[in-house]
This record gives sequence, C-alpha cells and structure tokens, in this order.
Amino acid sequence: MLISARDPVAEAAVALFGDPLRARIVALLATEQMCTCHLIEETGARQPTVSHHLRVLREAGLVDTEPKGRFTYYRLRAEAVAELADALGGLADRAERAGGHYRPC
Amino acid sequence: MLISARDPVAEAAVALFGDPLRARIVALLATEQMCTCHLIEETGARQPTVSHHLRVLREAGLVDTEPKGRFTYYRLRAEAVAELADALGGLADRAERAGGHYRPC
DNA sequence: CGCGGATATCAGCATGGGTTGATGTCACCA
DNA sequence: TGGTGACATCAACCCATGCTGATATCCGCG
Repeated sequence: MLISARDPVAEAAVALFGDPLRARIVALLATEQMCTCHLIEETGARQPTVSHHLRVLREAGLVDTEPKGRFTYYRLRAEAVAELADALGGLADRAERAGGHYRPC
Repeated sequence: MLISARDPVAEAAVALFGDPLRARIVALLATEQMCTCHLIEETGARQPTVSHHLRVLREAGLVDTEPKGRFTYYRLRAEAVAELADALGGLADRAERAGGHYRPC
C-alpha cells in the first residue's frame, strides 16, 4: 500500500474525520439514517454547513442519499467504512512486521 | 461511540492521514523503522516540514522515537493503528445495523 | 397555480495548518 | 576545544477549507 495524496484510504479517513462537525455527522449516521433537517437539529450547525459536509461524504462515496419528497435521507455506507477498517488493519500488520529493521544512516 | 472534536479515533485518523506528506511518512514507517534523514530523503520534503509532521505523529502517540547518537529513528506504533482499525470496524458494524431506521421529519 | 418548506449551491471571509528559511541545541569527531 | 552534522523548534507567510448569509431549485399542499 503506497499512500499518496490520491490514496483512497487517506481520502476516506479525511472525509470521515477531517473536521469535527463532519465526524459528529458520521457518528449520528452510524446510529440511524437521518435527513438533513435532523442533522441540522442535532448538531446545531447552519444548514449550508451541514449540506457542505454531506456533500464531502457523498463525493467520497461514504454515504448514500435517498430523496423522500422534500426530504433527503442519508445512510452511512457500512461497506465503505469496513473497507477502511480492513486497510488500517493491514497497515497495523505491516507496521508490526516492520519492527526491528534499521536502515543505516 | 460519540465522536467529537476530542475523540481519539478522529484525532488518530487525522494525525495519520490529515496531510498527504504525513500519510506518505506513515506508509514509509509501515515498511521499516526510519530516521528523520531517511524520511527527508525518501519524501524530498524539507527537514523542518518532516520534523513537524513527525511531531504531530509523536504527540498523537502514533510513533515511538529511538535516539541513536545524532540520529532519531521512528517506529510506527502498530498497536495504535490496530486500535483505530478496531474502532472503525465497530463503526462499520453500527452503521450496518442502523440501516432501515427512519426517523420521521 | 402560488406559496411555503427543504436543501443544494454560490460567493465572500476568516482561520488553521502546512511550508519555508533561520536559529538553537545536542552529538560526534579530529 | 572547535567545527560539523542531525534535527527540533521558531516565526512568518500562504492557501485550502470551514462557516456565513444569500440565492436557486425542487417538492408538497391548499
């Protein structure tokens, strides 16, 4: 795994947690599917701010949207989060095996 | 898990991946322990920049340091990465179980 | 059809964090 | 002891991103 600016793991991690409000939204969506109006209510943030963060999550492929009339419900994509968890598990494994190797200076 | 600005999961994720260069450093440290001079060489970044990012990782408890004379080696803490992976696995589980719950508007 | 509600987007502004060059401190060597 | 190398830190600068108020668009209802 060569992590670069375009690495999906880094991008997903930053999309999920790169901002405190967005991390809060993620936590809320992990409890139930919610529409924008609920997220605005729960977080106390302004509507455009909430919409902006939902857009970041949407474009990162971390949420699905389901329009219901005037309301838009968001679902956290468990499969995408699980992929990230797996990738991090792999990183931990590699780090474990990397111990003891000392490159000379 | 109530993710907030102080949440260790969010903080670890951001410390690991919040900047492309830092993510790159993390990937390098997952292959072997390296000293600052190696990381400067491998990444092509300036020394203060590399030091700054190492500091972020250090203060987040994600790397251990081992001074060897004038050289400082860094080790990615596999256990810390594994904890993050576990937490994300839990988040994915919860998101999976959250499907189907629709709060009325 | 007109109005109100939900929300996605736009444009402008402020701030935090990354990068840079300079500096300070410690370790090593002749 | 003095000089050099490694690197942690400092201070200044810049830019990407989050936040705000305004606007546009779509949907539902009387």
